[in-house]
Amino acid sequence: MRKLSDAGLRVFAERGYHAARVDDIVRSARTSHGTFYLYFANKEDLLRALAVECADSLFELADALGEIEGEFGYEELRAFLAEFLGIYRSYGVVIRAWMEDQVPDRDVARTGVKAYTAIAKRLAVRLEESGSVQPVDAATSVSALMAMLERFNYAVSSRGLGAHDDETLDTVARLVGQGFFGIGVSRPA
Amino acid sequence: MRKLSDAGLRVFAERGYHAARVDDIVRSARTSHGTFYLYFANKEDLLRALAVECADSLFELADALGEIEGEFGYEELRAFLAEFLGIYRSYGVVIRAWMEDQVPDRDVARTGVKAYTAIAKRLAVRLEESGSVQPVDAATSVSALMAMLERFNYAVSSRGLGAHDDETLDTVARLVGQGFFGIGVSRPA
Amino acid sequence: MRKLSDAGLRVFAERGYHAARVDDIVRSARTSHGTFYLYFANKEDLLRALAVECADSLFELADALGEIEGEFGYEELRAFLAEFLGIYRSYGVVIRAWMEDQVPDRDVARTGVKAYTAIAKRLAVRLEESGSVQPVDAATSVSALMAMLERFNYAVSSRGLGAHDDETLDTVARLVGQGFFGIGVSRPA
Amino acid sequence: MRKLSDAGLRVFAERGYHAARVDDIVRSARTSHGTFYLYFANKEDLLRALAVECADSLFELADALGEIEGEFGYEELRAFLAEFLGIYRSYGVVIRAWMEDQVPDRDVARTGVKAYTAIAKRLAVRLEESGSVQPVDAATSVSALMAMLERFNYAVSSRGLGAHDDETLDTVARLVGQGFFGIGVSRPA
DNA sequence: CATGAATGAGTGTTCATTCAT
DNA sequence: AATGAATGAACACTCATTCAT
Repeated sequence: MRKLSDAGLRVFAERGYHAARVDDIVRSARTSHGTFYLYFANKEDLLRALAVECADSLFELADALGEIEGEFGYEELRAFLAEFLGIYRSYGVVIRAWMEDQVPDRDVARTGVKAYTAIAKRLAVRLEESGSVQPVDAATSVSALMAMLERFNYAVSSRGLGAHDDETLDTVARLVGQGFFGIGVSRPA
Repeated sequence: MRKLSDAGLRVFAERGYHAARVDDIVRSARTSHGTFYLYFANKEDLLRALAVECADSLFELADALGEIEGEFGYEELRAFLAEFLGIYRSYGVVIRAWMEDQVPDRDVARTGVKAYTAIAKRLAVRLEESGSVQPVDAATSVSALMAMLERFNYAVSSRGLGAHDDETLDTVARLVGQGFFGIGVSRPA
Repeated sequence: MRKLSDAGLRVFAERGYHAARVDDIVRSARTSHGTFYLYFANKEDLLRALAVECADSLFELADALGEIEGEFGYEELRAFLAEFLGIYRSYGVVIRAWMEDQVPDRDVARTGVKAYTAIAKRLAVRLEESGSVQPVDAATSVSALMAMLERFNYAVSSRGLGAHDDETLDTVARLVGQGFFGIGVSRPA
Repeated sequence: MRKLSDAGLRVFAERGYHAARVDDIVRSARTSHGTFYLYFANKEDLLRALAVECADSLFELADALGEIEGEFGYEELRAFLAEFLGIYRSYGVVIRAWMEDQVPDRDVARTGVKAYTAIAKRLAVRLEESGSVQPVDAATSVSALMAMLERFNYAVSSRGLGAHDDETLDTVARLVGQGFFGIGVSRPA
């Protein structure tokens, strides 16, 4: 039930997965404990469901990345980043929960890693095609890229800096392009 | 008491702060519940104590950064990174706990941010002096740098990749130097 | 919930407030720990609730005292005493707990004192109206009266002397009438 | 050790027997936990020791009551009351602890009751000798007398009314004399 | 004699989960 | 389908008591 998933996302984001009480979620969704357990086996199951939702979004993003025709330059990179950061904005808690060992469920972690890998691969392909990539080491640098995006995005959103405005997006895009892939991007005037 | 702090670090790292049971910590320290509460007011107090320890290490690192004479090039950057990643290796959980909203104590969070800021400032100064810096935007890029180091380091250590060997250190150093500060570093032969 | 209040009264009476275990209360009420904390914030809150119940009974008694028409002689005094001792029989522990400094909650103590004062005032009025009162000192003697009733009643009930039979009631009534208020009461033949 | 007994009396009086912590007593006596258990088997043993002290004082009072030559009138009653209330001031907690079922030790309770009975007997004898006694019922009224003194004294001391001044003593003396024993005492001018 | 760090059984409290309605 | 009162296992924390120094 959407009401509950949304409430879960809200409460997890506010308090963190472990500190979140089923009671908080249920109250936030204006429903009852009974209903919660009608749709989810338990609290962890809600996290799993949210993780799947998140993974789906990431897979979609990966597909979109593969379907772009023509050159993959600064604008495209920037558009991708905006997309990715948006997903992170919604599912940050879930991503962090599965990345860290807060949840014992191995399947959730695996799904997450798979989604991440899908994106990483597509991105690597795209950038290589564009001919401007000179990654220090593919695996390491893509990992570092994702890491930075995740953590940076968290910092930005938690500092209450609000939406990712153009300035921020540009900075990140240039950092990623120049630093990780050697795209000497000066923002097109 | 050292035994307990160490055990806390171990257990927090294994299970995460919230999932960690006082009983686990006590058992890991081969001591009793009573002893735990002799030295710490409660579980959160242990986190606070560890956070202070961590912050001290970071402040020391900041000072060391300020006292380096002469040029601040690749080797110095690499040494700094090794140092920083080492601290993160020990205090990762604590850093993440205070960075995320897992702990209600505002003082802990403030101390952590202060320590981070101290490092960030010194680093910015050092790199500017070295003349090779062309940061996209100082505040943003240093923030991103710290973010990346944190998250990347976490990824590396949690994947069980073990110690930070030379290869990894070099990759990171080059990424940081080239990407964030425009230092065109090719590893000195 | 009545089951829990009653069980609380029972267990507090048996073991005293401090020695009483929530587990005892819960078992005596044939319910669970969870249910206890569903209705009461904590052990002290149960005492508070019982104190309010007790205070209500005392206020009712005070009102009844004010509504008696006609003379207030031996029979009326005796009836009042029977009523008061009955309340004490049920809520003895609570009264003692709030009279002594066993409970940190100042509000509970204040409510109790207020209820006592209400009774004392009405009683003083009634007896003065009856014209036979020559109290040594109003404040002191009413205080002493209540004190005696409380403590005496406790002694009687804890010695297992069972219900307050006619003999006991008569003795107390005569003591109070003669000693405190100078009513030369010879038991009506 | 006197230091510890005194500290025990202080702390028991402040917090009540159950709420009193051995740590409080030890700190109040400026000594250590080890020393406490050198002189007392456990917390209850300290209460026992204090109860014996208290009983001794009461037995002494009983003896003094028996050794008074000549008449036992208002002044003698008043002197006795002052003595009794003084003992209660010091040992109130202990008396209450043994009177109520707060302590499982049956011996303590028995000693206390014995001491009380000793006083009650002597007092009854003295008053009967004085020829002015017409107790309603010996057993009941003496019990009520002790009860009242105890409880009243508590009320007086806990209300912060300070020492038992002449006024209070006179009021109590007249109440007891007139009410319990029919001594028509008007304070000697 | 004196100490106080260490102990662990015991207690209050929480919260995910169930089930009769 | 929906409810929410009831449950009890699990956890944080306390404090009387011990014992090596």
